[in-house]
Order: sequence, then structure tokens, then C-alpha cells
Amino acid sequence: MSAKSPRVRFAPSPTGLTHLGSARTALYNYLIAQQNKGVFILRIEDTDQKRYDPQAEQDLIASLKWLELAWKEGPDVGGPHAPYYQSKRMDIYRKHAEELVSKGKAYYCFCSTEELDRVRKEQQANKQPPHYSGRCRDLPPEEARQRVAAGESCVIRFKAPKGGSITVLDKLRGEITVENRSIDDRVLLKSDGHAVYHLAAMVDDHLMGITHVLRGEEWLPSLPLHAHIYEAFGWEQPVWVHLSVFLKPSGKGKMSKRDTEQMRLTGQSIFVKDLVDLGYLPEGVVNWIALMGWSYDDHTEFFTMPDLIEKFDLEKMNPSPAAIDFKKLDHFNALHIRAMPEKELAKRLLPYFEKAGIKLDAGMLAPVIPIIQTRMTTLDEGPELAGFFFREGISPPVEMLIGKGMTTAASAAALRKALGILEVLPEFNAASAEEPMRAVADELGLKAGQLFGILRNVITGQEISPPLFESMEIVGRVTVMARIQSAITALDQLAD
RNA sequence: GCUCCCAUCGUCUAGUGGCCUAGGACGUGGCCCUCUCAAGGCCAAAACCGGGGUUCGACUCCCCGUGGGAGCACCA
Repeated sequence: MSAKSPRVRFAPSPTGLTHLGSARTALYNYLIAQQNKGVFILRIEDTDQKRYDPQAEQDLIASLKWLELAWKEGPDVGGPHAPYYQSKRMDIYRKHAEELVSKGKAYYCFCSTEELDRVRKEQQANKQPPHYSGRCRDLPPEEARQRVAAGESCVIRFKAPKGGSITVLDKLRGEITVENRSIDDRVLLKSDGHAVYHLAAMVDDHLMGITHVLRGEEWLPSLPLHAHIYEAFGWEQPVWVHLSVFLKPSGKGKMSKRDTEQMRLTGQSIFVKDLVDLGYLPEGVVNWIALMGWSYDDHTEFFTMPDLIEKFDLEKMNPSPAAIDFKKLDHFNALHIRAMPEKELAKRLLPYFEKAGIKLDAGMLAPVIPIIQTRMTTLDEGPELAGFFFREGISPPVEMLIGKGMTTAASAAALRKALGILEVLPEFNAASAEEPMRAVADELGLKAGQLFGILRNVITGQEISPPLFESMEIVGRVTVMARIQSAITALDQLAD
């Protein structure tokens, strides 16, 4: 058992909106840190200036905060290994690249981009795997140094071993063995002086004391290269874990840009930012993605963050790719809404009411929470379900005021009768109103459902609503009377 | 083309050689409850990709095939 507490990192490159795959990688890293008094680090991989997008970085920070994945070291909070922007660590990478050159593990390469492209195209045309020609690999070090000193444009390439093979251990997949000759002499330091991922990430991971690298499966093919780089420096490798990709809902293939856009049109999205707007809870999203690639046991599926911190286990991860299932997200979201304290739910609902044009405070929402809590799967359904409590006038179309299988006149008569009783009720609440209304239905030879249906439509303006009598109590006698009265008027006019 | 990864109900998964007539969850269908809609309760249909081995015995181990995925940049 290692006494070393884990240091893990989430190291995204801010080039687009934060999506579920990144969220899950961040989550798992976070969980490992939390469960062993470890440290979760956020590092921004922005070595490619051309693709850097400041908005993406903002979105990233916002998304992680929303998910409540707090980092202990990172760009905004600093830390012992600052800076946490790779673009600000150029000197470090250069130094390390040169160290490799002096160790004979890397070399200066003066080949031009054009020439490289030409060779690559040729190789592809001949159905050869693209590979660096090796032309500068064995340049005499002295000559190379002189050309560099003379200001000739160059990069630093890794000198991958030519013979034999390497086997690397991935925690999820076991030993992975590849022939060294299939590993290319990759560029480590670009001619503009910036490091490439393969150098920057390895150097940072080592310097920052990273013990476990959890990253996307797309890095698996370069894992052998990374292992060689660690070896070249003489560093101890971290535990490698490569998380599989998320597939589209059909399970057939991974999400393409087009799929992503298509999805957003239908009110679904893989972007954290959109999920917020769609009314999902961070708790629901976290529970959902945690279970895509990891499981606890046969029967537990409901997890809060503290549960996850306690129960998460690398050993129980599943290496196969998982299809995204929004139905399951809905399920978890509804579960977490129901599990939430009423006060908290009221607070979270507020912004969605405001977006629907209904300004209120948590206190006003308090009485309606108990009757809508089990009826919502997403927060944005709150206003749809309970907006009528707070809107001034509701005026449902007259057709809605006619009872099932009833005439206009009969409906008006039923409402008159109900109105008469409701207005003299000694106490106006759910318990006191229900029995008398059932009696009214009985008297008129109606089914309770027929009368209640009319009343529901009249009072809530909706075919689907929270329970009638509870709703009436909250709406209040005065407003209930007014709504019934105006419904009677409308029905009478229709009859004329 | 080459390298690597993956493969259990429609989907997420349990399963580490006998506990499997393969378990759970979502979804789907049915029933109960019921003032609508939910929630809740009960029940049902639904899977080990194919072929070879290994073994007394394979969902579990090995090989081949097939299918899916990733990568092969001075991008990450």
C-alpha cells in the first residue's frame, strides 16, 4: 500500500465548449483526489496558440464549478507549481527538450514543413504508415549545434528506440505492447519554441508530481511514446488510465460535430453549459456520468458526490465505450430533485421561473414545492407546472371549460353550484373542499373526474396540473372564486 | 494501409471457470393506486457477436474471424 497520497490533474485544452467526456474525466480525477486526501489540479493546455479560445476557458471554469469539481491548484488559485498555463511554461519545456538532446535521447531536426508534408504524402500514396524519414536523426551533434547557433529554423525531435518493443501498463486494459519501430520520432519542441503535448504534458505531470494520469482513450496510441519519454528522462511513470469514449445514443459511433448540432436542436446536448439551461441538476449529471464506465454493485445507482468520493474505485471501471442515454439522465435528475430538501429546490427553481418571466422569491415558492417535487424531471418544468400560481389572469380557451361529455350549459351549472359552496366554506383548504365537491358531482349525476376536470382547467388553466384541491388552497379563495366566475361568464356568452 | 483498444438485454452494466434455467438499472408493455399528470407498488418481454481450441466444466482463459472505436501533424 502506497503511503503517497494521489496527485491528479485535469488538463484540458480550451478549444471548445466543455462536454460530457471531459466532465467525466474531470470527475474521476476529482474523486481519486478527494478520497485519499489527494490534490486535484487544473492545468490549461494552451500550447497551441492558433486553437486557443478564451471563451472556451471561461466555459471550462464555469462548467467545472457548476459540477462542483473544485481544484486545489490551478490557473486562478495558483499553487506550488505555478504557472498552470502551459503557454507560460515555455522555458521549462525548452530546458527539458535540450536536456534530452544532450542525453542523446532527442535531436535537432532541420527538415522543412513542406518537405515533411511531401514525404508523408508519398508514404500515404504507397500505403506506407506515415513516418519521419530520420534524415536529421544521425546528424553529428556538433554540426547540429552550429546550425542552431547560426539561427537555422529547427525543431527538437524525440529519438525513439529503433529495435525491440515496449510494454506499458494501463490500469484499465492491462499490458500494452508495441514494437518500437512503429513509434515515430515525434516533434517535442516546435520551431516557434513551443512544446508539443507529448513533451509539455509529460514534463508537467512529472514536475507537478502527478501520480495517476486519467485521460481520454485518444491518448492510448501515444502511450508507448510517453512511456519512452519518461524513461528517457529517468522518471518514474504514473499510473496510466485511459477512459473510453462516449458513443452517440444509438451506440453506433462516436459523436460527430454534426450529431452534436443536430442534438442541440432537439433539446439535448453533450455540453455542460446547455445541460444547465435544460434544467438539469449538477447532482443528476454527475450521478449519470459517474456510472458510464464505472459501477459499484448490483443494486446501488443513486449516488451523491460524497457517496461517490467514498465508493469510487478504479478497480471497478469498465474499458468499453458507453453510449449516451439521455433517458437515464432524466431518471437520475428526477431522483435528485425528489431527494432534495424543499428549501433547496425552491432556491434552484428561482432562475427558471425568472427565465419564464415570473419573478418571485423562495418564500413564495415554498408552498408549491411539495406538490410539484415528484412531478418534475428537470427544473425548467417548474414554471410550466406551477406558473399558474403566480400569473395574474389566466384565461383558458372556452372549449377547455366544458366538462368531458358535458354540454356548455351543464358545465356552467356545475360551476355555479361549486362556486356557491366554495364561497361559504367555513375554512378554505384542500381537506375541507374535496368532500363538498364530490357531493356536488354526485348531486348533478357527474363523475367526480368530470367536475374536477372542469375546475382544474378553470383554476389552473392547464389540463395537467398538481392536485386540484391542494392547488386551490394555494391559489386562495378569492382568486379561485374570480377564476370560476369568469369561466361561468365565458360559458354563458358561448351559450347565447 | 499500418498500430492499438473494445465486444453480455434497445441502452448503462453485474459477472474474474462450476453460485448463471446470466442479476440490477433506464427505457418499453401490462396491472394496482388515482381528480389530471407524476410518484409509488407488482408483473412481463428482452442479452453472453461467430468459429475454433484449453478444461471434467466456459459469459468468464487462448487463437482466428467479424463488428465498432481511437491514433498515425511543428493539434491537443
